[in-house]
Amino acid sequence: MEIINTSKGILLSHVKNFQLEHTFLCGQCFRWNLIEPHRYIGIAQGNVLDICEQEDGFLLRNTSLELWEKFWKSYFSFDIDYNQIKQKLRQDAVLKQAMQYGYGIRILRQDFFETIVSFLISQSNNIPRIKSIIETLCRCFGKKITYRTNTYYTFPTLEDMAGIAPQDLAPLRVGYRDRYICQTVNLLAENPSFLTDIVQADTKTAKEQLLSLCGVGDKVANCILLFGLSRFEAFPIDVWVRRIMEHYYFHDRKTSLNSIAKFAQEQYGEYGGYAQQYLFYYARENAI
DNA sequence: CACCAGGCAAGCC
DNA sequence: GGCTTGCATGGT
Repeated sequence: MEIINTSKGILLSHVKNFQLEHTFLCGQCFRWNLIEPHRYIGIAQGNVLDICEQEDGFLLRNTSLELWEKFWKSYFSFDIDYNQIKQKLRQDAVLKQAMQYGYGIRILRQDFFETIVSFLISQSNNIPRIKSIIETLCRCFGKKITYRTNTYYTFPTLEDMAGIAPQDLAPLRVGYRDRYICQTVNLLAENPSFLTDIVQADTKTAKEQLLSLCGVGDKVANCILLFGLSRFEAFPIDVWVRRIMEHYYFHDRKTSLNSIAKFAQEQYGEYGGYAQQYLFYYARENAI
């Protein structure tokens, strides 16, 4: 990959294993929006980024080389060798097919707190509605940022949300999830070391701690580990992943989540999270 | 009208 | 331990 500072913005050229649709539409993130073909605007860690995929590479507007090095490079996981990951996963015929479809997926390193709240909202919900609820959450509790005369909102921090009650979330229309969000936010606000301890902990301990949060079960805990803590071995099993796994590996027979999880651990090991994302995107886009 | 969506907690046995 | 049920909301 090469980086050039141009008058229009930063240009990343000769980039492999990256495609905006694959990365932004694979269900891991909720704050990237299509503004024109192959061009997205997203908000992360208080920054608005305007990113466009064109013939000569990826054009990044509203950022700087400094901010790229300091934040976006890691956010987009450009320290990870996807060739090696794919080479390993290609040994599995199903993954080979799924990766041909979603070859440009990269797992983003998202904010820990944002991931917790986002995936509390995600449960038993659909992606367009999750995005809409999170947008309202940011309007209600986040901070304003302006880019090109448009107003954007940051995802609220723990401090922004501390002390909220279920009725404060009424505009979001999150239903029964309101108490999950309030209880979790207030517990985190009252226990400042809870999050920092998890960041330091090994994955097994981190998962146990996450499961102690109200509204966090096995699936949401694995999403938080994968997307918010960069524990790339985590394998969240939702209805789509369950369906595609049962279809390709279990002869279309109804299979328990434990059996699927055990199989995934043995089949993909430390690459479970990547496998899961390729499978999820493939299953959803092809309605398997 | 029923059924589904990146599931979970609580209540059974 | 594992299995079932109720749950808010909005879309098809």
